[in-house]
Amino acid sequence: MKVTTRRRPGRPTGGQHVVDREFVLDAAERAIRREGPGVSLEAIALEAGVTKPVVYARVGGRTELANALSERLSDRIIVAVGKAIRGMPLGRSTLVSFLTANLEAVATDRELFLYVTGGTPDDTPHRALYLANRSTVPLAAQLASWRTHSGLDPAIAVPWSYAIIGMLNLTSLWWIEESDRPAAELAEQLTQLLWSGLATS
Amino acid sequence: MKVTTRRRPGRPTGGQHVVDREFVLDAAERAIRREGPGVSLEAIALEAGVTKPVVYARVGGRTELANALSERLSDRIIVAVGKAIRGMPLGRSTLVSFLTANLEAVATDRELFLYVTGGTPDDTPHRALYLANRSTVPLAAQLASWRTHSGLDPAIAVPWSYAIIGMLNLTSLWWIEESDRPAAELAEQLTQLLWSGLATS
DNA sequence: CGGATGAACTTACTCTGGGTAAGTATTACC
DNA sequence: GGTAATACTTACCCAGAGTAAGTTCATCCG
Repeated sequence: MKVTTRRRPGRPTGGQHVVDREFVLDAAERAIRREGPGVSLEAIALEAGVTKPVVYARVGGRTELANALSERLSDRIIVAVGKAIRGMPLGRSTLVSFLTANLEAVATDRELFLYVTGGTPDDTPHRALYLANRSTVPLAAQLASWRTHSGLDPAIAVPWSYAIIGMLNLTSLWWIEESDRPAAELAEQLTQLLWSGLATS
Repeated sequence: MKVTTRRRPGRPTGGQHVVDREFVLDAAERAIRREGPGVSLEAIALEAGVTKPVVYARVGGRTELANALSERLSDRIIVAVGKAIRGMPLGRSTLVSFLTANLEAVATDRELFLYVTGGTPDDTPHRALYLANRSTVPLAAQLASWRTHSGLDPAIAVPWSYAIIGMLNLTSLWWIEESDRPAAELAEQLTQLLWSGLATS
C-alpha cells in the first residue's frame, strides 16, 4: 500500500520549514513504538508527514537518527534518575533508587531502548559506546567526586562507570524480555552485588 | 569487481558436499577478520569458495550465521576461561583470572566480537540475549552451587550472571576501542567492584 | 514591478545486500 | 540405460538506504 504524500512538490507556502528536527525525532519515536525496532526511514518520514530527503536534511541517515534517539533516551533516563535520587544522601538506598529508576525508565521506552541498542548493522559497536558515554560520563563524574571526598583514588571511576552501565544494559534487556519481577527487586539484587564494592576499599 | 565462481553449475563430482557447515563458519570468520563487521553474505560465500545458496543450506541466513558465530565465540571464551582458572580455589584471585581471561579472549577475536555484538538489524536484541545466555547459564550454575555450599540463597545467581556478563560486554567494548591499559589492570579494577559483593551477604 | 537566484520541498532514481526460484550437471537406483 | 534425487550455480526479486533531478514558492535587486 503506497500512500503518496499529499503535499505538492515545490517549496511550501509560508517561507518556513514544514517540520523541524525535533518533530522528526518525535515522529521517529512514534513510528518505532508502533512498528517496532525494524522501522524503515520511509515509514518514519511518512509518520512525520514528509519524505525521506527531509529526514536526511534534518537529522541525517540511519546512523545519525539512531544516535539522536540514543541521546534522547539517555537524557530522559538521566532526568528520571535525577528526579528519583534528588536530595538523597549518598548511600545504599540511593543506589537502589538509582537502579530502579533506570530500569523503570527503560521499561517506559521499551521499543526505543530496543531500537537504539539494536539499531544499525555495521557501526553498532561504535554507537553502543556512544550511547553508553552519555550515561558513563556523568556517572563517572559523580563516582570520582565521591571517592575524592572519601580520600580515595578517583581514577577507577571511569572503568567502574562502564561496568555499571554495561550491567544495567544487559540486565535491563533480560528483565524487559524475560522477567516479570518488579524493578525494585532486581535493583535490590544488583545493589547486593555492587554496594559493598562501591563503599569499601 | 565481480569474481565469477570457477566451479561449474551442476552437482560436483565425487558425491560429497563440497563444503560442510564448519568450513563455512571458518570462512565467515576469516572474511569478518579481513573486512570487518560489515561483511556481506556474498563475500563470506566467496571466501568459502561457494555461492550464497550454499551458505543458506549449511548455516542459514544472516541471523543464524550470527547466532552460530556467537556460539563459537562464547564457547571459545568459556574454554579459555576454564583453562585459566582450572584448579584454582574459589577466591578473589580466581575472579581476577576469570575476568582477565575473558578480556583477552575477546581481544583475540576482536572483529568477531564486534560482529556478533553488532550484527543484524532488527532481531539484535534477541540475539544479544541469546549470546549472553551461553555465558550466563554456566556462570549462574557456578554461582548458585557456590552460594548453596555457603548456605546462601542461590536464586540471586541468575540476575547476577546477567549483571556480570553485561558488565564484561560493555567494558570489553570500551577496553578494546578506547583503552590501552593491560587486561589484568582492568580485571583488577572490576574485581574491586565485584568481589566483596560476591563474597559477603 | 518583473525576472533571476536560491530555498524547501517531492518525485524518481540508483545501488547494495538479503533471500529465493529456476536451471544444470552429476550420482544413485531400479 | 533411463528416471529421480542431489548439489551445486546462475539469475533473479525485493526492501531499504541514500541521492540526483525536478517543481514550486520566496526573496532580492534592478
